[in-house]
Amino acid sequence: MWLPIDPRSPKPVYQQVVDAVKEAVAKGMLEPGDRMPAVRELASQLTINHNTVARAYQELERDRVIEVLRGRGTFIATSRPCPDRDARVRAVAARIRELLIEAHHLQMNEEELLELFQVTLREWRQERRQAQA
Amino acid sequence: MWLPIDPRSPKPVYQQVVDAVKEAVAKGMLEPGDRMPAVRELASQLTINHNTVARAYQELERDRVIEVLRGRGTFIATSRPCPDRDARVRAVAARIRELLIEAHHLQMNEEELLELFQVTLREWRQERRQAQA
Amino acid sequence: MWLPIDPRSPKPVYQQVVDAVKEAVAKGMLEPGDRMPAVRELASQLTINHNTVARAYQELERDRVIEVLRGRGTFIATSRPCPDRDARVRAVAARIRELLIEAHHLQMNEEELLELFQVTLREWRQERRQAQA
Amino acid sequence: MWLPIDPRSPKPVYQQVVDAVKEAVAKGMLEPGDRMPAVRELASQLTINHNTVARAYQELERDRVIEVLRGRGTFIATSRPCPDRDARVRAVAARIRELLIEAHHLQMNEEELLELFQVTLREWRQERRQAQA
DNA sequence: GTGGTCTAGACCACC
DNA sequence: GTGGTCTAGACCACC
Repeated sequence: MWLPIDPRSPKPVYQQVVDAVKEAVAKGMLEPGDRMPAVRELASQLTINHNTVARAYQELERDRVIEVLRGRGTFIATSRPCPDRDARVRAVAARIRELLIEAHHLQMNEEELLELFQVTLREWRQERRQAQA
Repeated sequence: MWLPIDPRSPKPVYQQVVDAVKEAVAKGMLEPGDRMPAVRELASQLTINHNTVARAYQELERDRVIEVLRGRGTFIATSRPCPDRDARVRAVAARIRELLIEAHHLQMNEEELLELFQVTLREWRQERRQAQA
Repeated sequence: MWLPIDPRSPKPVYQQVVDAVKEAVAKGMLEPGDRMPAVRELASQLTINHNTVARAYQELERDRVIEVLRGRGTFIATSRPCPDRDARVRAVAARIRELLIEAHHLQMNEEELLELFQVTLREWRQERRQAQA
Repeated sequence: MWLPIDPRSPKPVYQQVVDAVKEAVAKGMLEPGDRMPAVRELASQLTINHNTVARAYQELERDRVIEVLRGRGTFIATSRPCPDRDARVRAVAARIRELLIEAHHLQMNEEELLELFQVTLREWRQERRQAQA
C-alpha cells in the first residue's frame, strides 16, 4: 500500500497517514472489509517509524474508520454513524468559517468562494469516478 | 480589546491571536486605519506574555493584515491584493477537499455539505451585519 | 522639497531621508551649494518629526553630503574625497558579496547577475539624464 | 559548526545566523542533504541562546534554505525555484541601485564600480573553489 | 511612548 | 533524540 507521505511537511507524519487513509476510503479506493497492512509492514513500505503508524491506526480506530480484530488483523470498518457525529459536524462548520475568513483576506467574495467550492466538488467527483474504475 | 484565547488549545497562543485578528477584520469589527493596542497592553489584557503578542503582530504584518509604524504604533492595513494570491487560493481549494473527505466519513453527502456551507454562510453574514451595526 | 518617505517601511524614517538626499545628489537633482530646507521646514513638508530630520542631517553631515554653516543654513557640500573612503569602498564590496549570495539562492548565475547589473546601470543613467534635463 | 557571529553588530544575531548559513550554502560549504546541528547544539557552539537559533532556523525554513524533518533534525534543502522569484529579483535590482548611489558619493564612477564588481566576483569564485576543495 | 531582540529556563509534541 | 512554544525580565532603537 502506498500513501503520499512527506516528512518535510509541517503536518505530523501520523496525521498524514490518518488523512491519507480517510481520503482513500472517501474515494472508494478502500472499501469496508478491506484488510489494512500490519503496522510494521506499512511502516516499512512508507519508510517511517512503526510507532508512527501505530499512532495513526489508533486515531483511525477512534474515528471508526478502521476496526482492529485482535489476532486477526485490521480492516476498513463498515461505516456506521459515529456517536459524536454532532460534534464533528460542528467542527466542519467551524472549518467553513475559517474558509470565509481566509477568503476575505484574499479579497475573494462569497460568490467566488461558493464557485471555488463547486469547482472543487466537480473535480472531486471526477477523481472518485476514476479511482473506482 | 478582547480576543478569545484558550491556553489549553493545541493551537499555539500566538496563532490564536493571529486568527482572531483576521476574523475581526473579516467581520468588519476592525477596519483599515484602526489602531491596535500596544504589544504590552494587549498582552496584559489577554494575560499572556508580550513576546507572544509581538510574534503574532510580526506574523500579521508579514500577512499584510496590520502595518507597523516604527515608534508610533500598529494599525489595521488598507487591504491590498497580495502577490502570492494564486498560491493561497490553491490552499483554500485544498481545504475544501479536506471538508469533502470529512463529510464522507460523517455520512454527509455532497448536498448536505453544500447546505451546511450555505447555512454557515448565512450565519456569517448575520454576524458581520451585527458587528458593523 | 519632496522626498519619498514611507512610514510603513521597515527602514527607519531618518535613514529614508538620508538615502533620498543621497540619491537626489547622485542624480544631479541637488547640486553642490544648493540650500537645504531648515530642519523644521522639511519636517513639516514631509509630515514627520523634526527630531527625525535633525538626525538625518547629522548623518548626512558626517558623510560629508551636506555642510552646516552655523547661522546661515545647510547646503549640499562641494564634494571632496572623504577621509574614510577606503572603509566605505570595502563596505561596497561587502554589499556586492551579499548580492552574490542572494543571486545564488535565486538560482541566478554570475552571468545573469552581471547582466542585471548592466541593465540596472543603463536605467540609472537614463533617470539621471531625465532628472538633469 | 562555526559561524562568524558578532554580538556587537547592529544586525540582529538571528539574522547573522541566517545570512551566514545562506553564504555557506552559496559557497558550497554546505550541500543539499547535509545535516545541520541541532538547535541547542549550535546555540552552545556559538554561545548564544537556543531561542535565537530556533528563530534563525524558522527563517531559513521559510526561505526554503533548510528543511525540518519533524523529530528527526534539520537539513540543507535541495534548492528549488521559489514562487516569488520575480519579487526577489526586483529586490536585487533595487540593491544594485543603492550601490550606484553609494559609488557616486565615493566619487567612484560607473566604470570603477563595474571593476570593483568584477574583482569581488573573482575573489568570490576563488573562495568557492577553496571551500569545495 | 512604540515594537524588536535576547537570555534563561520550562514544558510540550513528535519520531 | 528533535524542533516549537511560552513566560519573565532585560535592554535597545526609533519616534
